[in-house]
Amino acid sequence: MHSPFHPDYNPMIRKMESVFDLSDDERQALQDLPMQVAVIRADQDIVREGDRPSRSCLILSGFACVYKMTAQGKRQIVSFTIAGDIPDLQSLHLKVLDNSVATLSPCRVGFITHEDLHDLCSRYPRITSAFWRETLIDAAIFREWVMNVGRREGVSRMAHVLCELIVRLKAVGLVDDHACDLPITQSEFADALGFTTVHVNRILQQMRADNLIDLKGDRLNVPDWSRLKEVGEFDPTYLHLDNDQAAA
Amino acid sequence: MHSPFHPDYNPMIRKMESVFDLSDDERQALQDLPMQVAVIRADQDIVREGDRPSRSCLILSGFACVYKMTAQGKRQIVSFTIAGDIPDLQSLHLKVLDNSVATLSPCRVGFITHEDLHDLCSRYPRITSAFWRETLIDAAIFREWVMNVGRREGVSRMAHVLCELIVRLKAVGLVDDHACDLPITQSEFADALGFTTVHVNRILQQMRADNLIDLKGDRLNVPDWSRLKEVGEFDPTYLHLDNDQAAA
DNA sequence: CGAAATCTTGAGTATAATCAAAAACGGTGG
DNA sequence: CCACCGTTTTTGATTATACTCAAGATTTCG
Repeated sequence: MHSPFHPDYNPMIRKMESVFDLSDDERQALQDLPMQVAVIRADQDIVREGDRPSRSCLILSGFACVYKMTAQGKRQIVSFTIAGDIPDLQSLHLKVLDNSVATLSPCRVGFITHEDLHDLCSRYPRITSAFWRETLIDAAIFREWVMNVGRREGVSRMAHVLCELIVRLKAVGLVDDHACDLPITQSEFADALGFTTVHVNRILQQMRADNLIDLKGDRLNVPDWSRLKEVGEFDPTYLHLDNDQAAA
Repeated sequence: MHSPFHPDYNPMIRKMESVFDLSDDERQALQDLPMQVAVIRADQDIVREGDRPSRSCLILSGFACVYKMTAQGKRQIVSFTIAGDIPDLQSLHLKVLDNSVATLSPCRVGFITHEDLHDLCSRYPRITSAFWRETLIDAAIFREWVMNVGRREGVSRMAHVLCELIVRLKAVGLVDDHACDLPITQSEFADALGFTTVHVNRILQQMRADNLIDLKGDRLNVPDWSRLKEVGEFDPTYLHLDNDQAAA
């Protein structure tokens, strides 16, 4: 579609086009952006807290996460990242990384130098805006997570994160009929929700018993989407998807 | 200092200059930015979740906060904002606000139209970068708060937020010798930390008993800064202050 | 001085953590 | 195809952190 060479070459461009009307020039410039592609196996750090990277990473496929560690060695995942996301885009303007990014499943990752990104931004102000906007949505997700972890408990907290994942995955075409791949372990959910693995396990059992979710292995199915949204108090406004096909 | 008319007219410019070398043109353009100034009393919403604002607000003096409400009516404060901050700068690129901003103390607030901000950015790309950077630091603070609320408990969680406040206040010159004004109630701390008011009260008593803080009324004094940092596991990297005078 | 807001206290309860071990699963190699 | 290994999930019992409810003390401010 967007690249003459590879049908779904660049999910970032697709994401941008769902909000923005790119001119031919702008689209071409994005497609011409040099990118070093690597395949990275599961559970590997892509970048680490303290790094001073000279490039950013675009997730082309697979699941990754942004996380931080407390001084006591506890991990907190602060967001999940999926195809089309650039989890360390902030390093374009903040020299030192204050978080790490790790794969959760095998990932295809495209590395783009800051130099090339800066060139692109200086030539196309609307692309600057689009990138800026992406980082603002990341911030909105962090805000929502603060509330989720601070003010929701057990089942509700888990339901909310699942709702977010489904809506975001749907926006990039990775959900079929309320079912999707979800290669996230209970221990990883625990690190995202501020729980222990044991507690996540008990929450999931309860949700299965209530027929809220059908989660087995890497596969999630949602039998009753509106009930899951209700339990998770989920309102997708904060994802700023604009084309509301995904928010339904 | 920065304005010929009013000695500390615009703390935003001071903040920017602590990181960036502004040209005379750029500084002048910032000073000429039209701004409607209002004085707002304590505990008032400045903007509300769901608003579609056509301007952003610069906190000139006083304390405010960014907050969200759960469907069940619980409040979560996701960050404190102080002089020099523009807590809703994201509305420049995200049409609908996904959070509210409220005063905690009486505040002087400057409203700047998005039109003027867009003009400024289109004429001065480096100012675009500076604003973008500000929003990226906001995001870094949200990330840190997710970790704080998700993975630290009691005294440690409270200590961390106090450390952040002190370092940020010091960066804008509002700390004298590890003491500062802090017009934040225990109930507001509770909403920021994901605790109840009662629990915050007990935490503060414990911290006072341990001589970690001297907090009475609106005044905070820190007898032993390095111990408070240690208890709160505080590392200021995520604030990206760059001129590290404040981080000491 | 008096009313409202804020802070404090106590007792009982709930949610989630901890620790330890067993069961189930998924992939690998013989 | 099956046995084996490491990972992930599950279970049970106990403990800890934080919540709830309710009331009383103190502070703030008009």
